[in-house]
Amino acid sequence: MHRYSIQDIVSMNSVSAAPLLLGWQISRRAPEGTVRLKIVETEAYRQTDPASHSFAGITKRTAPMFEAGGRLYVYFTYGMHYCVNIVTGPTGEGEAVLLRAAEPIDGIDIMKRRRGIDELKNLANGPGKLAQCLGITDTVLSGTLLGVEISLEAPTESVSPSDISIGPRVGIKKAIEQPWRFYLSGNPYVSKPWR
DNA sequence: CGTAAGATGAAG
DNA sequence: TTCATCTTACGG
Repeated sequence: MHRYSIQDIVSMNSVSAAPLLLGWQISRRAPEGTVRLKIVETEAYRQTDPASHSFAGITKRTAPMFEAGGRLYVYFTYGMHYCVNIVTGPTGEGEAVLLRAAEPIDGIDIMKRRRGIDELKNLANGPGKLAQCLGITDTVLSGTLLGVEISLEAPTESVSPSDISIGPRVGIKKAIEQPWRFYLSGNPYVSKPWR
């Protein structure tokens, strides 16, 4: 079975990249220690997609989505939450993969402290929660390259297509018919397993 | 300028 | 189901 490098994946369009990012680990070092989580749920957003921030074209906020794949796109929403995306595709295409949920691996005490809760399964089972676990409390990392503050590491065990469930995206009102949400079947850290 | 909506989360 | 909370984008 072929294994893709992270460069391979982020150069693809977001719909192709989103399922391939499942099982990858996202990490961040901090003075207090390193946190690491396994990505278990993703969603693809594309420029031609009415539900995407890039649909209206380049703005100050969405500019990173139009960069070459391999950067972060971080946005603020609902007056209180930050969400993390991996930008994909070539320069000029407004594409990104939203990281919706992850399984805590390392630095669990740090993440519990950042989240203010104790239950493992509620630590990062949602995009805002995932950002909190990574210590993201503003948008300064938006547009930065992977591998600087935030890094991705290859899956420790391979993910096969049969492990992946596909469905409609969460929390949007436009283009809900697009099956661009991907998650690991049966994984307890997925945000909304039933959809 | 004024304002409505939003890729959410937590509590009731 | 409701509400907290505020940036962004768009209309005037």
